[in-house]
Amino acid sequence: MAVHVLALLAYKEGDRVTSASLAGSVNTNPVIVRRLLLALQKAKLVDTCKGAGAGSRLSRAPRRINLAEVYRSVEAAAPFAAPSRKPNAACPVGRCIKETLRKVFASAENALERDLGKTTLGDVVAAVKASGARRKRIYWTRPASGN
Amino acid sequence: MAVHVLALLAYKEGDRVTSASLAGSVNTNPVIVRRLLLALQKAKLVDTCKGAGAGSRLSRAPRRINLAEVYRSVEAAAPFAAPSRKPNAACPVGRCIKETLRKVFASAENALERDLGKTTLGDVVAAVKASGARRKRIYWTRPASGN
DNA sequence: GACAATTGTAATAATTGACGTTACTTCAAT
DNA sequence: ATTGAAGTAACGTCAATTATTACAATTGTC
Repeated sequence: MAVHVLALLAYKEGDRVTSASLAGSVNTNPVIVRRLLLALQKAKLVDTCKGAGAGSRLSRAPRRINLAEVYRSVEAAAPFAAPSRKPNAACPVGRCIKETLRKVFASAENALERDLGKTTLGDVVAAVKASGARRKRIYWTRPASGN
Repeated sequence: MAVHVLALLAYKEGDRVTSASLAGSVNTNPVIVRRLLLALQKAKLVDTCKGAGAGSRLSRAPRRINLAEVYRSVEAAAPFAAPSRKPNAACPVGRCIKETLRKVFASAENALERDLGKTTLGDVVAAVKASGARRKRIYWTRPASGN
């Protein structure tokens, strides 16, 4: 969902967008969006103003925001690890497997983020715009003016 | 948890182990383990027998099983994607962002699996054994029968 | 300054998915 | 036939996410 919201913000280049408007697009509740925006603010990805006529916008150009940053800003805890279940202490495997796996998972998550880092928000928006253009051309034979 | 169970099976090289025994080590319920074993059976990672004196064992040598296979066998759905929330169809971004992100996430998951694939169950068991030996050399003068 | 728009935040459901429990059936070795 | 164990269904529990409502705090506009 984070990427969706950020893509919307990138779409309206620089304009401030309200949480209610974003929520409408994502089809969810404004409060959910606001909570998400709090995380994105902490990561310095968006810039939000309070008060009348307020809203949020990206704090950097879309090309300067990659998806690894987005992932990190939103994903609080590690996706793996933490089986939550403490294993039987009398089992030799259970005792040390968690530590063993921690390293493996850390490496895997690193690989994941390295790959996500290769895509920027700009790439995502470009793909979306291209897809939208393709689709519009079919129905709207007349080249639309800028919308 | 899947890795834990498989590591246990690797630990008892080739011996069949009952779900109750595995459950004791993982500190959970036998049924949970059996459900997990069903997934591992489908992935041809374990070989389970029914009836008296039955149980499960690895169907391959630990060195021939890598964690990417384990991940795939257990992780039914993609970890990302599926925002479960269908976006507002009237929003140009919402309409095509899912397809756009699908590719990005597929690539990321691929990177993840490539990294997991570099570690085998054999590696995990070796690490566990090394750690156990370090820690327990005092108490384990003789390899005990039970666990 | 009053007003209206909008975020921040808390309190509290509702939903979902993983895990757990019980119980019963089916299977295979002895 | 008996027995130990997996397969499986039905249901309960619990934690995390998502949703909803409500209200205070903030800021631009008149």
